[in-house]
Amino acid sequence: MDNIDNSKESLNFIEQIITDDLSSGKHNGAVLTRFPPEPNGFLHIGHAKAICVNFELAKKFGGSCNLRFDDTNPTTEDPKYVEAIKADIKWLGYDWNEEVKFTSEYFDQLYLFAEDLINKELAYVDPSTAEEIAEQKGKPNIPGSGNVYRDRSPEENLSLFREMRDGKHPDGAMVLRAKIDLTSPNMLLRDPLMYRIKHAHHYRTGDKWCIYPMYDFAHGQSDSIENITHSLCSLEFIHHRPVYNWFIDKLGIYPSGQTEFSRMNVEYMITSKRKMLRLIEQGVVSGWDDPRMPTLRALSRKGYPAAAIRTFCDKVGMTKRENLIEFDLLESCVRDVLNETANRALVVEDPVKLIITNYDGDGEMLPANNNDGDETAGVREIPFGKELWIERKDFMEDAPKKFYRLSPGRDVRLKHAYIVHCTGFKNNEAGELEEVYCNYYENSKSGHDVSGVKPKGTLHFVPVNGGVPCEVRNLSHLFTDPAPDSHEGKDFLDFVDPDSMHANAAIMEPSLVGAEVGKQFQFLRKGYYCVDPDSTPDKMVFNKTAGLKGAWKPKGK
RNA sequence: UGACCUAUGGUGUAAUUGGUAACACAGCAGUUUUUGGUUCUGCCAUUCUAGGUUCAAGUCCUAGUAGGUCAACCA
Repeated sequence: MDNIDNSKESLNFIEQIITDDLSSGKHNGAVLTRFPPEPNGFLHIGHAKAICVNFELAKKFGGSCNLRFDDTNPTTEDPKYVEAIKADIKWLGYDWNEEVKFTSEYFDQLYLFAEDLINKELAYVDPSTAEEIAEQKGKPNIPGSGNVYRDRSPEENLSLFREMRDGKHPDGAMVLRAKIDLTSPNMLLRDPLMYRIKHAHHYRTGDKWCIYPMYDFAHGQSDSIENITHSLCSLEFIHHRPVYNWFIDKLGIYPSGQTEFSRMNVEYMITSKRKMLRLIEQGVVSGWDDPRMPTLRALSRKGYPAAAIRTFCDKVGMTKRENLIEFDLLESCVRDVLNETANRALVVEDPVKLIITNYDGDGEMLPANNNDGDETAGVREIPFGKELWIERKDFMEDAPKKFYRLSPGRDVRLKHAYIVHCTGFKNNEAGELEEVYCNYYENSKSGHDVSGVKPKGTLHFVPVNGGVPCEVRNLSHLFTDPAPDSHEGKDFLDFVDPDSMHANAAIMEPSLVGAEVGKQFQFLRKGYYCVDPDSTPDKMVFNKTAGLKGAWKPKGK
């Protein structure tokens, strides 16, 4: 009916590559991507980008995505991470093609590949020490120098390599190297290591091997073995691509192709494994799932919906440029989801007592929409009473005209309840506000308001009779600087904000009792909150997920 | 004394492949609203610099400049 052409949706550079490959018939129309984590840590927001990219691209082009654990270093890897990573990927909303893959499943094949290259005189055993090898490689601007072991015969190399495999040599005694080009301007092409000796127990292959392939000799071939069509990785692997291609070419195996894109950096977040570990070790955070951490489990605990992280990764886009994404974009995605899905609730955090002098209906129950913007969210009942808790900052003795809250002589609506007129207040000896007094308009009940009074503001409240104590954890950025690890000569820990988590006692409406862990709510006028696993039957604990946008602030604050 | 990658508003991405800078977030102003939320509207860049080709350049050429990356028996 309309002729608007929406088909010109622009493709990012990788989609363009895939589209081109598809039309040239490069992989017979197949699209198979993969997400290849090393099981040595928990997934974080940066991984989320890689996961979304690989799974979404596969989905978009009718292909699928493998999950492969890149487990070639038995001394740093652990099966507990395999399970954690699988769980986090599922939480994010993705499911992998067929069963989970492991690079360690290909150790036999990889070994055969190595012998093949030895036989082709393209690999040799080198007994040089790590230092000697580093020296041979030269410097980026100085070509590497000759190596006497390069010219060993295939027979000799084969027998030495087998001795390595058979455990005849200690760790570090020798390595297998690819014979490529010691003078290449690309350091990685200066005869890269293929295998090293590691007498270590592997969590999957046990003690079968005492030699393990290096990343460069495992990754490309693993892609190839799985018939991965598009191997996507971050920019720092760009110099590895020639190595990747060299092995595939010399081995004559399935031509998987690598494309690099820039990793996503987010303000106030640090994703280096070592640095995250330091935060934990120094006790800055309580663990990998501390809601201030950038790990997926932490973000989930903080209340971030998986869908929000997905749209975030999508909105961030896809290029080869360095980037630092504003934290606001992430929060905006979170609010977008939560605004629609989170039920509203009334919680008062810094209470002061409001007494409705002319009200006598204590115990009255009032219907309250769970989400004014969504009728299907249903209705709950909230208690009302003569004495209520309201937020301390919702009253001001000498208020500016723009203050749409309580002040002597002003009217305000109590959400879901009545309009009240402020008649006075009382301070304690210290001069602090202790009680606020009001009269209510009997005919102003929500839904039946015939009072004709039109107050500017609406307040939330919890009745003294019926309110339930709880804990609210207000979280802010872990760092005082958006890029704490970008300052020369300064440690990122120097930017830790010691005050990034505030646990406050609060009072909540009774309907929140027993809310399930992980459930998100919007505390009206306050923000989005999520039930923390630390909650007990006696005391609910909530993490602040995100505040609402642009709250009015009195001058000077 | 090298090689590679990148350069568009505050941020992140677009621009039908040479046709007159678009979207989102943030910000500001206004609208709607029984959440100072939501909604909706408006405003906010001549594309790193300097030359050049062209009727026309963010897109092409040349020379610069800036940022990033590359040597671990890590991935």
